[in-house]
Amino acid sequence: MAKATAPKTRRGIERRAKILAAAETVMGEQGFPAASIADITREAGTALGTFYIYFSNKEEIFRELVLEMGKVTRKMVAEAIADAPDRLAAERAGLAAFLNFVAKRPALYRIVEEARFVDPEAYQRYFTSFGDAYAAQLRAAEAKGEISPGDADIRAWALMGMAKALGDRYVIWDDVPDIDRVVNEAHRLICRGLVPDAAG
Amino acid sequence: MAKATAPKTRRGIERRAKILAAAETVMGEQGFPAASIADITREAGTALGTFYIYFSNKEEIFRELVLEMGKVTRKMVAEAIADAPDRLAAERAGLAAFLNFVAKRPALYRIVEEARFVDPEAYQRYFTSFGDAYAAQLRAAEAKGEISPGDADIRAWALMGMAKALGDRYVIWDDVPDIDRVVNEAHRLICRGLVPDAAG
DNA sequence: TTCAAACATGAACCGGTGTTCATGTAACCC
DNA sequence: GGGTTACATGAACACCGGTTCATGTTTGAA
Repeated sequence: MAKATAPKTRRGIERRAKILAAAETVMGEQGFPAASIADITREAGTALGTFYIYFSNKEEIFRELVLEMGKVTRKMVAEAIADAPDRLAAERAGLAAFLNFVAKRPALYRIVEEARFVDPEAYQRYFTSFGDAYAAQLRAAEAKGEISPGDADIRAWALMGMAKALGDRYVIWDDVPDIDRVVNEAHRLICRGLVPDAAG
Repeated sequence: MAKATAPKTRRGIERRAKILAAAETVMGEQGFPAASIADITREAGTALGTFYIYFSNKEEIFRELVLEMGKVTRKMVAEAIADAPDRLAAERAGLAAFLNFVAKRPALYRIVEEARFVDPEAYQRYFTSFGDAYAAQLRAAEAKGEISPGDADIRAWALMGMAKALGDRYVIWDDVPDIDRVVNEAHRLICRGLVPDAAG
């Protein structure tokens, strides 16, 4: 396994980026096992051997994709909730942003989920870092009295799980997803839970 | 691809069952791509070729595992919530049962999740049938006034997602999971959501 | 006991793919 | 413009695993 070194010329930087983008496309469509290096380099318009100039093996490029997507997703959600007036509004905005992200880049979403099997550590890191940030926000909101007290970590994971499942069912599997409706209904559940109103 | 026919003798029935059980073990541990037919037949104590007497190919046995587990899981949850006095109690019992099931049979849980990539249709059927049953229960509870009104399907999927995420984080990834604590906290979220108490 | 159908075996077949390498070409610095 | 480093190429290598098949053994009904 040769050590892939970082590119040092403009051409090298471009080639590496092209191969990474091709891997995102091919692995996102076909999945990790079915995506061959030959497929990836063909999509990138380079020779097979070029791959090994920039990446030491197939799993390394996959891990880099997962890492990159972690950054993209966190940044996207952070921006989406940046000017929410309070935590409950942030929950709505974050969920909406996530579902729209899944709709726009299903390949990325697939790659992250596949990491559970291809590179469990990367998968765990991805969600742990997301969950930690989420829980910190919940703690801050609790301190401000914007939400009720409770275990922030458990809540964070529960809410992430909700978002993932809704993304599967109502974005990935639906032909014409009505994201707003899903967000509205889910947000009511997040805010008030299942108990009937005292008035009812 | 030869057509694998159903076994007709006692020996045949036993062999087939042994191979299926071996597949559950090996695929649950190593995952679908890494689990070779040779691994499976070795674990089953049979010759390689015997596999193809009972299953036409590797994906077929995987699909059968997913199907079988769908039945097991649904039955298990149904029994767990059978004598819950109302829907909110059923939510607690069902979540606890699911998390304990994940703790007891992590290999089965892994196989179901891997079906997302190996056999997407089987995966979708698994969760759709689960989700349909869940939603029906929520509708019945809503009619009885046990829970607030809302879209039962969306709620069902949101709640399934919560359970899955909590299973990942607090059962699969934790060394010494404290399932009761997770159930308690999650149940409060399910019941009351995040909004602060009116009294607070 | 007999015999046809069912089952068991594992070596061989077959296609595929991750990785390497010897040979060549382009980029950049002095 | 010469030379060193960086990069590009694709055929060849090495290995692996799903599937088949010809040959044998067991089963169970008559």
